[in-house]
Amino acid sequence: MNPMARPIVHTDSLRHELLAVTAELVDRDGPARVTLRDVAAAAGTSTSAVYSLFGGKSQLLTAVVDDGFRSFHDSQAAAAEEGLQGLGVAYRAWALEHRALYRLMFGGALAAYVDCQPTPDVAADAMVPLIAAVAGAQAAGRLLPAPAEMVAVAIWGQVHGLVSLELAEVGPPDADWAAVYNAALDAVARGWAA
Amino acid sequence: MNPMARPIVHTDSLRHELLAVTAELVDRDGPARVTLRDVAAAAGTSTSAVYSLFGGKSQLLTAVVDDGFRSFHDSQAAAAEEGLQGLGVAYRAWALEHRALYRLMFGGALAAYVDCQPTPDVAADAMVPLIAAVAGAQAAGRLLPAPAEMVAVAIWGQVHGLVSLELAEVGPPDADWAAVYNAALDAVARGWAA
DNA sequence: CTTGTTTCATAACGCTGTTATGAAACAAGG
DNA sequence: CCTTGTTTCATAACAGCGTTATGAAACAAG
Repeated sequence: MNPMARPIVHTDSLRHELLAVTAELVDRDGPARVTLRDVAAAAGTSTSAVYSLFGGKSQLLTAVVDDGFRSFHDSQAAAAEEGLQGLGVAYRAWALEHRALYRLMFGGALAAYVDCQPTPDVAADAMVPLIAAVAGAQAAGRLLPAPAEMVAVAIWGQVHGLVSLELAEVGPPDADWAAVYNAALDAVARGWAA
Repeated sequence: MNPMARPIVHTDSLRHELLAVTAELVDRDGPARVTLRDVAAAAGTSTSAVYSLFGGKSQLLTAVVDDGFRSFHDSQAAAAEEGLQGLGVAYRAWALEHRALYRLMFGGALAAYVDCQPTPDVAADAMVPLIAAVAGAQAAGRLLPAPAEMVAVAIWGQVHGLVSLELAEVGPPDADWAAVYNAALDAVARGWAA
């Protein structure tokens, strides 16, 4: 029959362990300083685990990013009932809590590093709460009646840019980013108001 | 005395050649695929040149990024007389012409790769045309009278985010980015109008 | 206990940035 | 004209990376 050979250690739970460890190392040291040897050591296994469970470093990072998008989506969904302004506030809060991960997700740092992109469906899902909020505000007559998806992408871009600039530490080093962000959120709201 | 020893080849002109070659390779293959050996070979020299002229790979990339900021500043300055909308159009045009470089400059990809940041003064200079345009529009009573620098940072962030999302290829893959961008520029203008 | 099979930690490989080394290239002095 | 001295930089060596190949470890069956 099928001799069971030696017991399996590269299990699904190790997979999750590797994801968690990698996300932690990315957020602590930045993606550049994360090596497979460190990840494996921190998870108490060897580098082969990454290859048997993910396929390689780029797939591991992609999985981490996809998890990031899911966490981000949940954060957005939780803030959905607070309206567009609430989504904006939650957006920045999540980004500041996961700075390196956010850059990995949106900053193109991943694509710059290795040849991989976030899974399109997962990334698109993260936008759903915003699109829904836009559509809702349009139905209530409070927002310009342009295509909801287009308005959502534009608003997302505007908000993303503010957060991205803050994280990249480009611009005046003494800037009061919270104040800038709030003023910008108001301006975005005015800009798209019906 | 001072025996002149063998003639110097690591000159300032080779420095510029290395900068040009690196910028070209970055824009063609992305930062991940640029190696010092390739850069040196393309410039007809050896890797030592990078170390004697720049200090290492991170300083070379920093110099390329600083050059990028200067080029970007010039592009903005040239569009300054066309007003805020002109600056916005020029912004996206420059970014699309220098995709990889733009990501290196603003996307945090550089910080993710190696431990270096763009020279603060050079990056701040790139914002000067926008700040001037904001101040001008405020003086003419066409813009909200908030602190010019804050308004400029907010607008910059909004515009940057749109371009950044487009470059990162996050969001709907069939999006008409030009249309989104134009609509967003109008919304930004409305949002900050007096 | 031996055999057979599967699993995965270890070691080896090619490539990277970086550093060390020594040959190359000339000016000066015999 | 050749030796010597000095400077410069291409080459080779090194440590570390992601990845791949290998063979010992761990068990079921005979």
